[in-house]
Amino acid sequence: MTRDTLPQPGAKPLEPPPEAFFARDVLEVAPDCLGLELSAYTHTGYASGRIVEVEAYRGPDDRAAHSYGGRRTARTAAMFGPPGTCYVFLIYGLHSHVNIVTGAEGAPQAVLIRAIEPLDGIELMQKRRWTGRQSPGSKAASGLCDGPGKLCQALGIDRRFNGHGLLQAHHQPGDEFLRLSPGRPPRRVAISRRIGIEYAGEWAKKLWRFYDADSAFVSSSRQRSPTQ
DNA sequence: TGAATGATTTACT
DNA sequence: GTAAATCATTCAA
Repeated sequence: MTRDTLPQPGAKPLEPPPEAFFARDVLEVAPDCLGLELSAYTHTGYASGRIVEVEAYRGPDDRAAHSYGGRRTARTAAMFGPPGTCYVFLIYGLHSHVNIVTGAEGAPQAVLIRAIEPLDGIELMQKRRWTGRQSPGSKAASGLCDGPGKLCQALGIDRRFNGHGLLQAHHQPGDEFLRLSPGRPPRRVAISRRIGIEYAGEWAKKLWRFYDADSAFVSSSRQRSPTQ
């Protein structure tokens, strides 16, 4: 797997999108996040991927959002932060999920990142995902990051990044940080219902999942809703 | 103080 | 196809 986008070796890292990009309504921002690159710099190494699947969570009205009803708790506080903030939470006691906060500060919206196409640090991601487990073998990059919990494990993302900014260009030496940067946009964007929120009634019928229709790295088809 | 549950993944039948 | 893993968070009492 080789990346077909910048940065080339020695190239200056591309600037993240401006905060205004994320200050729009989540339903506008979510599809525009497809193609952006998410990079994770941690003490155990650097890895990155191209975002190919997202979902919009639009509190306080959206019953599927953790911020439904304006509920502001220790967990959900990051959703109320400024656009470009990172919201990370633990689900099922096992898996981290990473979101990009959108809308004006105080509007509890976020874009859930559901799948990325691995770009840099693939060996590190494989090690994080499959050390102590059976590796899938030949199609090594497939199944690596095609789910919200999988990509967090591969990138080394957990709640220590909750509330951090995703748009900062400069960091202290030794800091761990996540960063967004421009990437190749999708040729076609597909939409569907969101996954795993059947409890949300009418809100579960919203077509608020967006993915790159031409990417082989979206999450597995068995989870896709019949409406695609 | 305790019970219920979840924006999932994995293994097993 | 079904079920186990596993625990922070939330809400009720």
